[in-house]
Amino acid sequence: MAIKISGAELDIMNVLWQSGDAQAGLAASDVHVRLANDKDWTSRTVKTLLARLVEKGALTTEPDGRRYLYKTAISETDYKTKAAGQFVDQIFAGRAAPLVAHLADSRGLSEADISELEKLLGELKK
Amino acid sequence: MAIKISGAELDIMNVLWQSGDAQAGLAASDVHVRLANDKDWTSRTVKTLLARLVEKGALTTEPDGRRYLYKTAISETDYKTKAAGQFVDQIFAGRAAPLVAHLADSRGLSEADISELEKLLGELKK
DNA sequence: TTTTATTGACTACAGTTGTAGTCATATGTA
DNA sequence: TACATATGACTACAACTGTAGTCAATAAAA
Repeated sequence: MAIKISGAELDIMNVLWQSGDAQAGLAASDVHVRLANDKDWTSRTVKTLLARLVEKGALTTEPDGRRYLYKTAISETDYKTKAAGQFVDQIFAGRAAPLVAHLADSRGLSEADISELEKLLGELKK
Repeated sequence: MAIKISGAELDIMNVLWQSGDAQAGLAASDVHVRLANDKDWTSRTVKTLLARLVEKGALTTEPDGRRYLYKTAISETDYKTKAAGQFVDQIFAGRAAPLVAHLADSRGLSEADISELEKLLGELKK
């Protein structure tokens, strides 16, 4: 089965996926800094999560002096596609429309979302 | 904060939400039977999950002879709306369109989904 | 060079989750 | 009536999670 990533771990993965400098990888302290706004974690917590992700095979490390640089080992798209599928299966019986309806209902969709969705639907109908 | 429902627990909730006879509630054995196709759980596992949901306040019980009938205590719509919001926040940075795009990409959307989404978008644009 | 801060390795620990087992009792069945 | 069965109450237990702490080595700073 695929790698299972927990909530806190996913926050870490998102940092690494989104950091454009991912070609080089980030050190634990870099990750910590980038999360500082959102998460009130100590650097040790960040390191524990990084270590767990390495153990699970979601990250790889390469030594950089006396520390490691962490890089993602799994594709963001693959992971998120799978996660989205599992989510709609379990919550919305596999249907996309009710999911979007719930979102639209509770929080509204942004202009960008609406136009992207229209474009997407246009393509799908061809 | 809201009640947290785990994956296995959610399978139970779905049975109860979807059972039209919910006005009376279902006994543990009824739930077990309705899950038999999907889940290879013993009746004890089902009962443990039911008990946890009662403890969490997601279900209520009323005695029916020497057993209980279980009924949902929280709204399906409320719960799923919240869950959808949390999911897109964590995985897709709050954006609905990328989520749908991923779904469309990996598994396609049904005709029903497409037409429902179109209708939904039509309404949103007004 | 002595102190301090950083880093990886290992350990901790309670709460949640998945997946039951045991026991006593009530009940239906032979 | 005597036994098999279903049921609730309570218990079990390892894996996973969130959230760190300790320790030893190293590097940077004073």
